[in-house]
Amino acid sequence: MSNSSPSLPPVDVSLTPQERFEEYLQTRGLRQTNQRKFLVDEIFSHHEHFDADELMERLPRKGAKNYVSSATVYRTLREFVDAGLLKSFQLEGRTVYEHDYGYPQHDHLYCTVCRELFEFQSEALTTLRDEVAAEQGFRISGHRMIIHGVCRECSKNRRKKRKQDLV
Amino acid sequence: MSNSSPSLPPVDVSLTPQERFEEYLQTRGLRQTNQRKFLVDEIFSHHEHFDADELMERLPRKGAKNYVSSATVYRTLREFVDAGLLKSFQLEGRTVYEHDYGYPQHDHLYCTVCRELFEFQSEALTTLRDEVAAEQGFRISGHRMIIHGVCRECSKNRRKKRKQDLV
DNA sequence: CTGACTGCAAATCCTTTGCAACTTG
DNA sequence: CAAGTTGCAAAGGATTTGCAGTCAG
Repeated sequence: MSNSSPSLPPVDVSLTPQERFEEYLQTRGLRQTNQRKFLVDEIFSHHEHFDADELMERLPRKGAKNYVSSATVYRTLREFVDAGLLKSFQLEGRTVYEHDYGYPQHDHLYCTVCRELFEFQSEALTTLRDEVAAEQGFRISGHRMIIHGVCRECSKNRRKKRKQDLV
Repeated sequence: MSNSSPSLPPVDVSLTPQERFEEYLQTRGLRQTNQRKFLVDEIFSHHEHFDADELMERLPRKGAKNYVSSATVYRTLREFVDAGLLKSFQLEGRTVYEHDYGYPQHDHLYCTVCRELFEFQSEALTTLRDEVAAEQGFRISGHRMIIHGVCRECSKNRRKKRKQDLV
């Protein structure tokens, strides 16, 4: 269900996410705290896409060591996006986050049955995007492409279910 | 600011949106009400992209003739999407709606300065999408592509502002 | 008539914010 | 120490829902 290893090959970066974030904090006169350190570690030890809620579910509960309040989780996720560590986008009302730092540009396929996000890379898509933008005099800052549908696995399962229903 | 005429040529359809929705209601044993009639008319008399709030702002106020409560507006927008009259997608946290029935498939450029949505059509994008999906064994139901950036107009204005700032 | 629909208000969901206490540099 | 941070609880915004009265078929 979850794919904790990256689908795409990593991009070479000179700093670890931790170091990179530290740099970001220092250049802005912000502080390195236990909560922030813990969250960088936690987030970069998994690779799945996640939303704030899913993240908090795997964090220590209130009272336990390393507990981080939800306000801080939300605040910190925004900092990670500012710092270029994470990217975020909206999907079905929730904000989904994914690794950006050290991870290549890509787009998504979204299975509306199992609700899993799959990644793909397409240089042709980027080229096409640039052409369209040029035509319209647009200065591009980025794009978001999501293909909706049903993944291979879910197509199989559905077929199975149908057969069973007939018995 | 608003473009009340379509950017793209309409697609031929045999029924008006009103008729099409009536058909939808009948096949499901649902009812034709004044609120629903009024909303179809209102929505298909303009062409801009809109969210629930923007729509309600141009509807009659409470107490006036043809007032529709916000609960009904939300309920009806969902029906329009079900009925294939409208499409919806998420942009910066809000749900944006646009005409679907009688309007060709297209994608968007979003200007992050003036927050306007521009449309474009690209057959190459659809082809590319189908190829990617085929590779991954995906059964496509649709896609959403948005290019973010700054539109021609806003680029101009910004340049002007910069010059003024220097005076 | 009967079930669908509407408006109202309350409830939800997700996220942000004000504030007092607590850290970090 | 001063300023940035945190947790808490309360506030927000957008959307949904329960319910009793209303209306269409």
